[in-house]
Amino acid sequence: MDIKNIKDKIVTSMEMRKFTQRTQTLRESIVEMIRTAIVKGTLKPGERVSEQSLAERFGISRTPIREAIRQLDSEGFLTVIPRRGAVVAQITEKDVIEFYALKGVLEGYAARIAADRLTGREIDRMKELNGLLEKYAAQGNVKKMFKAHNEFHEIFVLACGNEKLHQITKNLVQQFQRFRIALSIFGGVGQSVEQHRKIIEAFERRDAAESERLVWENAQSGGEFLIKEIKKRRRTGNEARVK
Amino acid sequence: MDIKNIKDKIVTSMEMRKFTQRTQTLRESIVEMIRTAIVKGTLKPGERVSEQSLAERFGISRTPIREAIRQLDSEGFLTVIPRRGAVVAQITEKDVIEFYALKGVLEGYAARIAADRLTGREIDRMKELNGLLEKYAAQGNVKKMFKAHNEFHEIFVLACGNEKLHQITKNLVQQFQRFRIALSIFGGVGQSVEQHRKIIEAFERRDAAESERLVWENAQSGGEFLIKEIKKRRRTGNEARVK
DNA sequence: CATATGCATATTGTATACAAAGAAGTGAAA
DNA sequence: TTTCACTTCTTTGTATACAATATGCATATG
Repeated sequence: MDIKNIKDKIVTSMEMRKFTQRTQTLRESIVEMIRTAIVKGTLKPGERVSEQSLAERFGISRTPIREAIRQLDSEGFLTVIPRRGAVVAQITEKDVIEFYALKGVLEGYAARIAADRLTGREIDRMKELNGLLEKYAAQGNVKKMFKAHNEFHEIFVLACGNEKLHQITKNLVQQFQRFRIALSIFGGVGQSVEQHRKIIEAFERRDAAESERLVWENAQSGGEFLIKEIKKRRRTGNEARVK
Repeated sequence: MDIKNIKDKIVTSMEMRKFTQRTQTLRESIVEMIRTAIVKGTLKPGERVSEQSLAERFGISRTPIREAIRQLDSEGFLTVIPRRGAVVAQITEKDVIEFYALKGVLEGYAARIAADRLTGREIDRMKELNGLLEKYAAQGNVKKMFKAHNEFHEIFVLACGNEKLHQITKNLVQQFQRFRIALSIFGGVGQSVEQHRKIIEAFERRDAAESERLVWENAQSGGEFLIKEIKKRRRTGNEARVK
């Protein structure tokens, strides 16, 4: 079977300790580890996640594993079918379209509200992050690139003050991170950096309506790019598959 | 202690069977039961939900109870503090404001998209539901009133075709249902019915922008009404408390 | 009187054992 | 060879037992 396969994919015991130190319960540690593995792409869509193999891997009982799996099901990272186990959630083309629509709507609203609230310091940070985004893209550092990208967006989402909105967008972005990573999109970065620049300018003018429009546009083009990329890879038979 | 108290608040074994029939696992049954109890207000915000008392009440072990509690934590109905147990989630005034802002944004977008998609049948159903809403409000039938209200909104949310959006709004509405019920708001219904009528008219004209604006407005006034009501009751010392 | 400390108790966290449902393999009959 | 029933094995669902932690109270101490 593929149990041994899965075993090697999650994390080492060193990493285990690293997680466990920060968190309170085993369940929380396991949640973080599996989620990280999914986001990083170590665990691939459709792949089975069996309780026993994880329990053996981490040297703990199935109980906290089960709870972690249920939580990740709620968060949309795993799909649990009763009495048949869990698999890493598949993402369809429709999911991608819906995701970017939601991202556009929610971040657009956030931008509109944030336009009057953003401090000079925050805007400066956005400029800095946009520069880093460009730099890391040029260097081909995917991880840092996405980190800069996400922090850029998070700044005005946080500034709008709606914590629930922040939480929802954060979860959405996390779920799609693995696809953006899997597809390693560099092509769209140039366009994105330019769009970000315009967004920053709109924020500096305190132009709420234009900020919203630009953020919406940014999400749309991101979605279109990803869809195009998926179709291209599907034709060429690349593994980064979408159901 | 108050264990006996909690015991009597959830559900009878008859109801237990009713749930169990439809679902697959005990966990799913328990989730539905606790969620229903919270939405109905049988379990009140801040109230403790101990594993053992529920296990005894249902005559099952703690294991499926624990999993249910974790799931309801993810959904926002319970707040779990590690090693200290779960309580029914408190909702603050800030939560109410954030909720209605999100509802306005998401449903507004849904309305904009749905304006071109709604069928005559669906619009007719909305008219019917708006009539029922008025009728049930006059009769003082809270349960049916909210059901009609929610189904009205769900129609265009579904019609927009974004399932993820539907799922998010559904969860949000469910979480706030208990407050709307607890406050038993009838005062706002007249205004709501009138707003719904205008929304329907905009849909009939296929006026996407106006549909969005009206739905947004509807959410806003709903939020304002609820906030006003909360403040009023707080002054009068009513139990329907918000943290 | 206020605060701290230690013990008893209750509750949650985890491990293990068993039950039950699905999946997979085997073999006989058409 | 295909198919269907049966058996076996794997995996999940649930129960129970034990460990670890938090809470409350009583008592001691300043």
